[in-house]
Amino acid sequence: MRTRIKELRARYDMTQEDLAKKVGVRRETIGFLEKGKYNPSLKLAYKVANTLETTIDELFIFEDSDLEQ
Amino acid sequence: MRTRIKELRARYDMTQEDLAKKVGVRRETIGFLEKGKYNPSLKLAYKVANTLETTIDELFIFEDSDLEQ
DNA sequence: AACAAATGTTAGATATAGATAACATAGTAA
DNA sequence: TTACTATGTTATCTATATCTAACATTTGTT
Repeated sequence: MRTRIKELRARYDMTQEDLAKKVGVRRETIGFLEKGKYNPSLKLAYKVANTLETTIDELFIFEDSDLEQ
Repeated sequence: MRTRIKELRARYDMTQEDLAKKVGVRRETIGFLEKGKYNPSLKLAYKVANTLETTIDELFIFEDSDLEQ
């Protein structure tokens, strides 16, 4: 799974910390998300998408390999 | 947050167990999701949406109150 | 009625998301 | 150079999603 968080965040000229504050999580959490280091909860995914004025399906891109297991 | 899982599952004439097997989780997990008893991971949300041939944003409906905290 | 299938619900265990704090690294500006 | 800001990364901790197993309740069918 990859994400367009970094791309959209840059478009809004926000730092990881700016986004984290708006979303209500830690800066590291945003960093890990951008790196694909974990699989967020749906609620967090929604909050990030909402903050970046997009949808979950636009923000997170799944690939076939994500369906395995 | 509410979900249309039950509605779509009925449309495909699937039991909770049928859906659970396709998605790779337990029947209870689907039951709890339908009841809004917890907040799934993005990956699980995607798998359920994919199995029901819809998108995450169509399947899970957020309300303003979901943004609090 | 009685039986079966689907769903509800609970309790305890395990895996992992996310918090926290700390330190490292890269870039930029004085 | 120093200093600062943004990001990377690690380790430990806590909260919670999900598993597992069991039993209860509902609903349909005979």
